[in-house]
Amino acid sequence: MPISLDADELKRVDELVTKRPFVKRGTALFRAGDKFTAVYAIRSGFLKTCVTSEDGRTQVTGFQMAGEIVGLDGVATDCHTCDAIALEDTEVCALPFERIEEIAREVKALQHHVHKIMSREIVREHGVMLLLGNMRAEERLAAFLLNLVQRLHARGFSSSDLVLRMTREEIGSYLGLTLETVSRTFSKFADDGIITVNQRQIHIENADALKRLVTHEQCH
Amino acid sequence: MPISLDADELKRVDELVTKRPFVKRGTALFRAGDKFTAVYAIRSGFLKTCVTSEDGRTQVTGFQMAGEIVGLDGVATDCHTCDAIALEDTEVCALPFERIEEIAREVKALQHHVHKIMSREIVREHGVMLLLGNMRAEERLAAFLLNLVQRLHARGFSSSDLVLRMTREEIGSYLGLTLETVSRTFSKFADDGIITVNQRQIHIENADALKRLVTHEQCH
DNA sequence: CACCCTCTTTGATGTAACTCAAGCTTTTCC
DNA sequence: GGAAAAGCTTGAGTTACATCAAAGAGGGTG
Repeated sequence: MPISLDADELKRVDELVTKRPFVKRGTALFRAGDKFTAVYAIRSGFLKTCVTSEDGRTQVTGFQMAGEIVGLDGVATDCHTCDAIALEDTEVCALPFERIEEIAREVKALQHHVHKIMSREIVREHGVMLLLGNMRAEERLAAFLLNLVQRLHARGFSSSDLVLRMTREEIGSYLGLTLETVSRTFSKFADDGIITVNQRQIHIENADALKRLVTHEQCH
Repeated sequence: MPISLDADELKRVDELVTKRPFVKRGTALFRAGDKFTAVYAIRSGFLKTCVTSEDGRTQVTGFQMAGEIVGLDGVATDCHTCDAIALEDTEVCALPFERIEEIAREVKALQHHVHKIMSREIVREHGVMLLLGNMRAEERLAAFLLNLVQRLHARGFSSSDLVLRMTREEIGSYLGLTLETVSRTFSKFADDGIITVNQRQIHIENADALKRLVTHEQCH
């Protein structure tokens, strides 16, 4: 919790962590339709969230790593509206939402923190909409890589090396592309010397080139 | 406010409405970069929200009508991250967010209501991501029309007639299409007898056909 | 009323990404 | 350890949508 609480307040937040479930790779932390009771703070591991439409289309809405929160979609209807699937063995803290609200009523800093987390998710999704609505394949993948590596770097990992926890198909679903296009675009970046690809190991050779892809060239 | 509050609580919510600004068509309620102080409840009129990337690409992230809330994106960073532009003369209530938080700490129902509104926005955006990532032009436009008419119907308007407040270009920006494709798709729907189009007046002849477009046919 | 401006429609052409297909690599699991 | 499954790459052909272009329709305003 990146907010300043005094010892007593911290203790109260801490005691609301009732369970610390372990989510095995490939299994669901929760699924669309599940009753919503808690949000989850990821302690370690990696998740994807995805929504599925009536007719079976599926869209990955995000990838979450340690320190991030999943499950806020459930507040609206008291049911989860997306699946949260572990992409590797993952530890989470279940934070019962009623308890959060209870404490937030007394601890101003926690209240505001909850609001910020939800707002940040809204803003993040605005960015994804911009990506899906405006960008071409190369730009999407470049933005995706930069975002991932930036979040990993903030957690103390390398800012040039990363291991993808998701398949090409999952990347494609997130970016609104097919897995073939994702694969081809990785190959293109590799040919251009921007990255080196070894299965799911990515080394970024030229971060500036990636950034230029995302921002500079409008179209060609 | 569609929640049950007692008279005293209602009074407190009411008094937080400090200003009731009037937003002229074509002008901004707020812009990206503006200091965030309040969220806004729309009393009448119609808004669009749009984000702009560094390199000038713009994406309409939503259309808002009476009874809806805009400005929640500002909580995350204390700055708005998108523009809110009136598509027709619009009246709003400014709801200072600090006051909301203050009262929410005391009024449990308001607290939960705020959380629901934010969560609902997250879920709505999941839907848009599904649309942008998975659907073809006809499906997108059909989903768009059905969503608009459903929200209008909930406000007592016809469920078969609607007047678009936005241009083809704005629809296209929202749906990740060009204005030409939007126009062509309207014409196609009209040819198929699904709707009749008269400039911005749309009459839905066959809502089922629209629904079938969105859900049933996966691809062809 | 005539002018301008914005919005819309429609056609012709181009292209980025999809689809289908095949072969290869890596992981999983009995 | 070996078979099967899952994941990845690459090529060839197709297509949905974008782009470019031009003309028509409203709708304010001097």
